[in-house]
Parts: sequence; structure tokens; C-alpha cells
Amino acid sequence: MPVDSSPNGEFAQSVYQWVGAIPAGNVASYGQIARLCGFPKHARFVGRLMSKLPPDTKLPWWRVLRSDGHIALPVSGEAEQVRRLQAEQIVVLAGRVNLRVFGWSA
DNA sequence: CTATAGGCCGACT
DNA sequence: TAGTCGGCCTATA
Repeated sequence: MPVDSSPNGEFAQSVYQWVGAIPAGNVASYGQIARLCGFPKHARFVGRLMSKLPPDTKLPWWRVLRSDGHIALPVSGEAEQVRRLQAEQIVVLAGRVNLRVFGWSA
């Protein structure tokens, strides 16, 4: 069953909600978000949604990383994401976050 | 740590 | 219609 990929589809809504629910000082992975939304196999779509977020979004997209804690963004946005993460006491070493410490468990 | 292998699915060409 | 491409994932070696 295809997923509703429309801008305001259920999936997207759900994603926004969960991402917005990540507490400051914690991080989650794309796959984790996808799972929470009930679509375990749409991790990529989550990432795609993030990449398309408007610059003025209120969503904490920077709290979403890859499953291994690595920054998923290409070098371009990496710096900024790291800045935002560190701004909330999250430790980022070598472009990577220790999920065992900062990982978010819903 | 790297490398492979397989899967997954919407978007874009 | 068919490839190819992602802010991906998990498992294994």
C-alpha cells in the first residue's frame, strides 16, 4: 500500500508531529520517526520531507539523524545542523552523536 | 572501523 | 515505461 505522499497526507502530518515532539537535547533517526508513524519502511521519505521543509519551519529537523548517529546531510548543511545541536547541549564529535546518550525514546 | 548485500519506496529524469 | 537517485536501514563479515 502506497503511502499518502501529499504535502498534507497522513504520513507527512504524522512525521511533522513526531519530529516536533522530539525533546530538545535529544535526537531521533529517520527510521525511528518512520516507525513511530507506523511506516517502518519509509525512512527515506522522512528524510525527503525534511529536505523539503521550508526555511521558516518550526520543526527541529536538526534533531533527526541517521540510525548510526551520523549527520545525514551532505557537507553543505552539516555545519549548521551541528551548531543547532550543540546549541542544545548535544555533543557532536566528528559529525556524529552518541545515540546511547542523546537518543530519544518515545 | 570498512565493505557487501538486500530491501524499501517516492521522486525525478 | 524504465532507470536512477536519495538527508535510509538492517544484517553480516
